[in-house]
Amino acid sequence: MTTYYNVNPQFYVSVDCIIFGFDKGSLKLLLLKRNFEPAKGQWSLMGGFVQKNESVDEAAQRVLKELTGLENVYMEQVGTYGEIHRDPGERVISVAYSALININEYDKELVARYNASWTDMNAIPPLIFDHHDMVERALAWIRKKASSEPVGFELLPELFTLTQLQSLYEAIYGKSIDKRNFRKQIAMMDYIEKTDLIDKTGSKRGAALYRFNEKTYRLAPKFKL
Amino acid sequence: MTTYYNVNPQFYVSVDCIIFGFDKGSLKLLLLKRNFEPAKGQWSLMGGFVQKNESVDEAAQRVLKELTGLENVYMEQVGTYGEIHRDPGERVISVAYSALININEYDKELVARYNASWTDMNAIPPLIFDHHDMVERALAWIRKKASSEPVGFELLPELFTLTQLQSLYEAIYGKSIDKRNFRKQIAMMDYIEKTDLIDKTGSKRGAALYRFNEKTYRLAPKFKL
DNA sequence: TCAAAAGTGTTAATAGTACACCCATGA
DNA sequence: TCATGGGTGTACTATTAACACTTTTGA
Repeated sequence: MTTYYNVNPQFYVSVDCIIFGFDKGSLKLLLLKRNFEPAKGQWSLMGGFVQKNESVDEAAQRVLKELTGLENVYMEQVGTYGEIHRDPGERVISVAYSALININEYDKELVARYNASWTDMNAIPPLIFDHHDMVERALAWIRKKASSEPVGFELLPELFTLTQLQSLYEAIYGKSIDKRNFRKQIAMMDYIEKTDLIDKTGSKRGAALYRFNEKTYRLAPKFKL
Repeated sequence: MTTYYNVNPQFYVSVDCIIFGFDKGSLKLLLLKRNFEPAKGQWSLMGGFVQKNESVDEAAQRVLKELTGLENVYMEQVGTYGEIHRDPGERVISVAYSALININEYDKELVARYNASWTDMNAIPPLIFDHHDMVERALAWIRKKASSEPVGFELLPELFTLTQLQSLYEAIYGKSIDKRNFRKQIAMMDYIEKTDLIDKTGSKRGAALYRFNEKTYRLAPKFKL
């Protein structure tokens, strides 16, 4: 029987993850040097096919977990890629997601198994298909997003120094920021709380550790950096 | 034979269009009172299924043309909706697109055939499925977009008065704007060119008509309203 | 004792906001 | 002549940007 639906074609739908991390003053992406077919030996984003028992967003979370072991990660759609021949093997429509993770907290065994590694944002190798477009879009996305919403904290440990936070923003925007002006801004955000803990790893003197208080933020969600 | 691809399921993929227009001081959406199944008699966005011979973006342009007769319309993805049961009939993954059109230039016969009509943005009726979420997202999108890029002109005739332009921005932001401050901003944008034509339809005195010069804009693409 | 990162205020420039009256015209 | 929308400038406020030295401490 012909229905409203079945006169139409169906497609494979995949998700691809642009996984951001931050380490030693630079933004990094977790990329796969594919040790599996197709396109074995080439660089790509982590991806996977949407299955029948999951929503597209859930597929993205699952695929991210397959690679990193992490759950409940901050992820957001950055675009859907639907060119007919974007995947030369078969027609696949792919939804790209940005993910922000703390670079110190992921499953290194899984990552090794997939042959994945962290690549500096400023030295991305050639990627398969349209993955480079996805990365470009994700970069534009994170620059906009980080300026207007407090998502940067997803990339840092729960406790962080102001120097780390500033360094993160410098990496995202690709330019240096005045330390005093930056700290003045932060001081006005009462949801960025100073703890009485000191980080001694970054300097001899030690730097105060701060934390982002999400509950306080939600009471008056204003953010601008 | 089992391949990398065919162990995975396939899905219907659709596009849905949030079609913006501007008339008499308010933002409007072109919505369908469906005169076809499924969900006949209910309100929905204009949509359609992606076909094999077109990209997803092309499908959106085609579907928009089916309803309005317009081609090369400014459209942008606002999100992909992939919940399992979002369409109670069958599983359909839908990509939502915002479209900005000049409300004076569309094919009224086609629109009548689909039983579509312009609805004030502030009086959206209940919509099928997750179409209301799509509309919400499109509204958030247009507010952000219009503030940082000169997309508003897509909603106006090629020649427009400053009062019309201001009225458009007031509708988008849902608040009134000071006339002198607004015109001061516009005066600084040299790609908004005053013509020597006068519009006499809006007032007895007549108002100068302006046009947006895209080439000039591209030389120094700065915009903020 | 010195190298290295932490921490701290003031001033100038810029951008944004508030506000009220005259103008030209057709009815 | 008057009602209607078109057009214009200035003063105040808020935000942003520029800028340099002192502190602490482990090596």
